[in-house]
Order: sequence, then structure tokens, then C-alpha cells
Amino acid sequence: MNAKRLFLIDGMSHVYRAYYAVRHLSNPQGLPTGAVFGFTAMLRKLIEDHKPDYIGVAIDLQGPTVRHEQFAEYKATRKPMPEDLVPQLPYIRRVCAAFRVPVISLAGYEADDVIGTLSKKAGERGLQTVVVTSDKDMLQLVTDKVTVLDTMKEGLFFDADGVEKKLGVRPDQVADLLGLWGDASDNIPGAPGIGEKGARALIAEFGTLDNLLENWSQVKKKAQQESLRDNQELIRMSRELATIHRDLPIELNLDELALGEPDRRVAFELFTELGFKSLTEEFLDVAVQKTVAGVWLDEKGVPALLAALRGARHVFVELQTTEGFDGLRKADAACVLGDGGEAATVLDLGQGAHLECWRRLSEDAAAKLVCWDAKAFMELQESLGIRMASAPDDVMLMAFLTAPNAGDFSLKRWALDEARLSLDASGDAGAEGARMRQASFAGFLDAEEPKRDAAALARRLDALRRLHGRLAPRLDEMGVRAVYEEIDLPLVPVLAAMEHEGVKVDRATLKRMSLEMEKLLAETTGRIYQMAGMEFNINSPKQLGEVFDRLNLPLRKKTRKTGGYSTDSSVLEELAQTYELPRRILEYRQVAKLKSTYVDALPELIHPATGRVHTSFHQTGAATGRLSSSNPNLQNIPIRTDMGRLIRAAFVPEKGNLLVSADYSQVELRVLAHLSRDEVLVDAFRAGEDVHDRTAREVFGAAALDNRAECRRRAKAINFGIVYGQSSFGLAQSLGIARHEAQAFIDAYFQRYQGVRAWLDGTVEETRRTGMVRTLYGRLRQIPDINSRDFNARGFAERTAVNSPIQGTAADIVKIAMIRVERELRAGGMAARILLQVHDELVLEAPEAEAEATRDLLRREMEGAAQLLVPLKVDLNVADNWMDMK
DNA sequence: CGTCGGTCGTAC
DNA sequence: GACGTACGACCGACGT
Repeated sequence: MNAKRLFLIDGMSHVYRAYYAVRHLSNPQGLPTGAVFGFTAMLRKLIEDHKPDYIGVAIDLQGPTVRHEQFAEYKATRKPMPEDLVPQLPYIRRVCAAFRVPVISLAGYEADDVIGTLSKKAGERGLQTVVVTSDKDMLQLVTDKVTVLDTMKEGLFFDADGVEKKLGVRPDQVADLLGLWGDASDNIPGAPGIGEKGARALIAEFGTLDNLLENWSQVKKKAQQESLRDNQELIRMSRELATIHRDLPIELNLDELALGEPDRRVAFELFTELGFKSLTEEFLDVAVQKTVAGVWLDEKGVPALLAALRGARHVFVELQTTEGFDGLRKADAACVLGDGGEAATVLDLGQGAHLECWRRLSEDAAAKLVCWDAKAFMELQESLGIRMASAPDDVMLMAFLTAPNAGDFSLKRWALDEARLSLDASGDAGAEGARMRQASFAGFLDAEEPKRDAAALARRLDALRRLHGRLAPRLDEMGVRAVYEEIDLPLVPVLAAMEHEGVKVDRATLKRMSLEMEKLLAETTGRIYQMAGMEFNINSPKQLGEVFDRLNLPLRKKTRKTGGYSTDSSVLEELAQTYELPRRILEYRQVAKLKSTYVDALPELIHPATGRVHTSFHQTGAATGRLSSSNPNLQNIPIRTDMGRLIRAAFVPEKGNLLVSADYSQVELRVLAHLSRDEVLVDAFRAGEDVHDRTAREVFGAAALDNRAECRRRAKAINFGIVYGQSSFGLAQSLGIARHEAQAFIDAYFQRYQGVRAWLDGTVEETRRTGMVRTLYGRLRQIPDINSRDFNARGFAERTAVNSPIQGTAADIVKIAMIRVERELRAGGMAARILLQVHDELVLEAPEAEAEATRDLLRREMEGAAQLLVPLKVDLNVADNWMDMK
């Protein structure tokens, strides 16, 4: 039977390695955590890989040791510990505690000595010791009972042969060797003039340092001879310093060192504090969570359930879906939890009695339903034939409105981060739902077993209840309840209806375009290969860069992350002035992009049952409060180029109907006029002027009259830039002018628009104090980097700070308009439906006979959506496809 | 074979 | 570095 193994870890050696390996990591409170993270990973991997029987970590205490008494200069050249490593040391000890790995120190001695002593004692008790370090000094400890493991170098084990191979001397000669050689990092002097090679040869020849020092006169090299003669005391002291003590007054306590299970609760708390997400998750024990049971509703339980919920202030609800035979998802179970009860009730919606119970609950106006992702919930309700008058409360929207930068608004993520509850990945109605739906159209999804795990459902509902308890009060604390109640929540049924309605896409039109484009691409590809003198993947920027390089075409710009040659359109356009190849590449890129992203992708997403494309609109997709759209994204259908615009011809109304579009004119600049109260900007809009023409006159004066078109183009670019916080560099870039010229334009602009200047400055200033910005309606966005010392991060934060209130207020206005339009359409009993929202534009489908009334309604409700200092203006178009509306 | 970061390009 | 907000195709490195 093999001897049991004791692993003794050189703590500081690993802490330093971890510190330099994992930089720039910190927890949300700003505590640097890189070294702790790296150390934790190392410790876990060591335990995992080697499964020691006993384990301990040796760490030096602060303060002088016996070696300092011997030699005042010991370790004197060592740099002080990095400032951001010091506060991490207590956490290193806590990590060890969490893993139940003892930390061993002894005042006045170093970790090396502790390890030396313990390894000796372990050997006497028949244990095999593995010393884990990357410090070569420790190789002197190697015996038949002690090996050294260097985990940094591919887990290399050193036995006596290994030591000899590495250092050229036996382990028992290592201290002698180091006494001669010295050690720069510990400031151990060694013999002056004798280095690594010399020391190795001398020890090999004379066997021991004592023998060498006695017989110095027999050394052949003159310089070495003199050094040995003149520095005997120094060399002996160096050896003393380099010798690891193995006789410290400490005991080997094997009970303490025995490898145990981590303390999962302590580990969980610690990793939470450190902000280690995956480790937190790993050490979160579902078993210790207070679990809410899930029980199936029985027939007799229906009246009892309804009675029990009658007194509840909130009823937390969740629907569970499965794939139907038609390839569509359908709700097949519902879970209900009141705010007092301990058991969540699961209803089988396939059973008539349960479905009826669910319907009565859903339609009970007194029941305050609360869910996660109300839009998905309402769409599933619709599929059950349950029409809800308004949206249930939506904790996901509460999460978004209080922390719009969070990015991920899955229940799983919020349950973990905010309520410390671990949920299964399955059954999330958010992004997952959209993906499932997309896959289902293409027929990829296998029929899956109904997910009727009552316990899993109950856990989700429990998380929902706790999240609601935390986030609902936050709406008031953070001043976003009005946005929630008056904008984002009322928008939910509008969006649900839009997604349900979809938009008709003409497959034949796209098919024709696809074939046409295929021909075009084949021709262009041939020409490109010819010019390149080889075949390559034109879609690969990397390969393209190499081809350009081979042909000696100048590619100046480098890509951001990988440092490759940039081949983006601005680079190619410049080269296209001189060369044909980049011209062809641009041509290829345009067609390939349109074909793959739109022309070929859209038909795949036509719903088999409706023949229409049903996008998903996301209320949590953009931190400013804008909507986003996916599967497909219908908010970036091309319009700027002729070929691209043709794609819009495939978006058509049903027979007998027309498309009606309404877009806000210059809504962001009007918002800026309102927020800044700038006299010139307000005046321009009140007078009904073309705002770019006005800017051109203000900035360029008389020149704007002589050269109206060019001046207007430039003014337009300036106006755009203002909204995005553009610099002179950016403006110069977009106008193709010199930077100083651009700067002159910007200066002239602010000279004339002093209210805008003041608002921009004031907004940044206020953000520095509050850390957040708000829209006109109170929607907030945190700007965490506004006071960052990082120049780049701060600049980005400042641009975000001025852009978000503008973009966000415009988004609020469009959302309000959508709610008003939908309300008026329904109140008027009209058949017209909102199909799409593209940030400042709504696209509707209306019976031909209703088109005129729809236009009037749109203008009224959209222009009346907000009362600003300047009027809102809406442009209207009617056509039988989306291309011909502008 | 799936995931993910990088690059590029489309919209407002 | 340098213009805000998105989504998505494609490539290629990397891990299973």
C-alpha cells in the first residue's frame, strides 16, 4: 500500500504568481481580487488533480526573522508588496479556511522553515510529502520521502534525480550551492565573482562547501581561488541564510491537516463578497435554500385555491411551455403562489378543470398577478385563449428600470445575484423563448417531454416572490415607478399584439433577389480571385489583409484587439480611389451582407401558420430605454443604398390593406431643444424651419446661402455629432475634412448654440455628482465610470451621460405614442394594427378604407404624445410595400 | 462539434 | 483613442 501523502503549499509563492497572472480584477466594492481568484483556482486544481490525504499552506508572518538577525541586509533589495496585493492577504486566509485547509506560520521563521520542519516530521511518521512551490531553494528538502512539485511548470515533480538534473548537485548539496552562488531575490550575497556555473562545478568537484573552503588553494581558476580565500565568512553566512531549518518548535498535527470537504456555506459567503460569480454559484447549495414545495392541484382543490388566493395581496404566476405538434410552443402548466402560502400550486392546463381555474384567476380583476416577462406571459395566455385586459405586474421590468445596464434580465441571473437562489437553466420565458421559437420554425426542435417538475416551478416562483419583495420598493426609492406604471408596463400588451400580428413578407420577391445576388457575387468573386492571383475566403478579413499585403496594397489602419490590418469600408474606400481590387471587395461585401443577413435569412423566419414574420421586441434590450428587435431584427432593414432599399419591397400588407408609416421628424434634436432650452434651436423648431439649414446658417453664415447643399450636409453631420458627443476627430472623419477645420465648426456651433453647450456641460457635471442620468419622464441610467481615472472610460461615460437622456426621452415619447395609438385604434373599433416600431417610426397595416383615418389618428396621437417647448412633427406615408413609403 | 471573441456592417 | 443605441453574419481560436 502506498504511503499517505501530505501536500505542503508555499503560500506566498503562489499568491505572487496568482497576483501577476490575474490582473485588473475587483469586486463591485472596488476591492482588488485578482490574486485571491488565482490562488483559489490554484488551490482547487491542486486538490482536484492530486487528492492529497493531508494538506496545509505555509505563509510567512510579517516582521523580522532569524535570518534578519544574522544578516541585516537579508531581503533588503526586495520591493515592497504591491499596494493592491496587501488588502488581498486576509482573503487568502479566508479562502483556505473555506476549503478547510490549515494555514501554518511561526513567528520569527519563514514559510520555508515551517515546510522543512513539517516535511521532516512527516517523513519520520512514514508519510510522503509533496512540497508545492516554484522556489528552487526548496529543492534542498528533497529526500526519498519528500518531493517538490512545481505546478507552474506543467506539474513537474522533483525527486533526487530531478534535482540533480536541474541544478547539477544532489539535494543535500543545494544549500552549499546557493551559499556560493547567492540569491539575488533574497539579497543573499554568495561568493563574489562566482556565479551559477562556477558554483555548480566547484560543489560537484569538492562535494561540500566546507571541504571547498578548506581546500580553496586547490581551486584552479585564480579569480575563484581569491574569492574563496577572502570571503570565507560571507560565504558561510550565505549558506546559513540559504539553509532551510528543519527543527522548528512546531508539531505535525495530522488531524488538522487531513483533507476535508470545503465549508460550503462559508465559501458561498466569501465568494459572494468577492464577487466571484461562477464560484458563488458552484457553492450555492440548493439543499440549504428554504424550499417552497410545489404541489399538484387536485380536482377538489380548485375552490380552495381560489379562496386561499382571494386574500393575497399578490399572486405570483408562471407558465410552463412545451412544443406542440404544429411546431409552436404552448403553455401546458401554470404555477401559482400567494404571498403568504408556503406551497406553490401547479395546474395542469391540459385538464379542463385546471384550465378553467386558471382562466378565472387570470380574469379576476381583483387578483394582482405578478410574473417575470409579462409580454411572454400575455402571449402564452393568448395561446390558451385567455385575453387579459392589461399586463400583470412584471418584475423583469422592475429589474430593468432600476438597473438598466445589467444586460442580462433572465430570472435565473436575477434570482442568483439579487436573491441568492439557484434555478435550473430551463424554462425561462425570456431570450430562451425567442431562441426556441426561432428553432421551431425551422423544424429543428425535437418534441420534448413536458417540463412538469413541480419543485422546479415552485423554486422559480419563490425566487419571483422574493425578487418582487426587493425590487417593487426600489421603484419608489429610485423614482421610476411612474415610468413603470405609465410607460413600460402599459406598452406590454401593445408589443404582445404587434409580435402576434407579425408582418407579411413576400417570399417570391426575396427569392428573385437572392438568385440575382448569387449571380452578381459569382462574377465579383471571379474578378477578385483573378486580381488577387489566388482563391481565398473574401469573407475573412484576415485572409483579405494577407492578400492586400501580398499585392503591396497599403493597409494603414490596424484592428483594435488583434492588431491585424483593418479592411473596413473606410479603409477600402480610400484605396478604391486608386485600385480596383478594393472597389470590387466593397461591391462584394455590400451584396454578400444584404444576401446573408436579410434576403436569405428572412424567408427562414416566415411563420408556417401565418405566413408572416413575427419579430421579438425587447423592452430590456437597450439601456437607454429604446426597444430592440430580434429573430429577425426588423429595426435594421436597409434603406440607405438603392440595392438595400429593394429589400423593403418584400414587406407588404395583406390583400385589401395598405401599409401606413409615421415617423417623427428630428425627434432627438427636438428633445435636445426642450432639455437645453437653447434659444436658437427652440426658435428653429417653433418657426418650422429645416433644422439643418438653420444650423448651416448659424455656423457658416453667408456661405450657407452660396453653397446651400454642402453647408447643409455639414450642418447635418454636426447636429448628429452633438447628440452623440462627437469630437473634432470624429466629425473630421465623417466629413472628410481636416481636424482643425472640424474643430472650427464645433466652436462656431457652440458659439451660436450656447444653451446646448450649457446643457451638455451641466449634464456631465450633475452626473459626476449623482452617478446617473434621467430622461424627461424619469427613466434612469447609472453612469458608473463618470469619475473614472481612466481617460477612455471617463470619456465614454461622458458621451453616454449626454446621449442617454436624449435617446431615452425620444424612446419614452415613441412608447407613449404607441400606447395612445393602440388605445385610440381599439376605442374607435378600427381594424388597423401596429406592426413595427423602428425607434422614431411606426409601421401599421390598415384596410384600404381605413388608411386615411389611420393617418389622421397617427398624426394626432403621435404629435400629441408629449408637450415640449417645441412642437413634435410626424411625417406620414401610405404604400403597398415598405420600400415605397419614402 | 459547440462556444465565444473579433471584425464588419445594417438601422436609428 | 476619437460617435450614442442595438442585432447578426462570418471567421477562427479554443475546448470537449
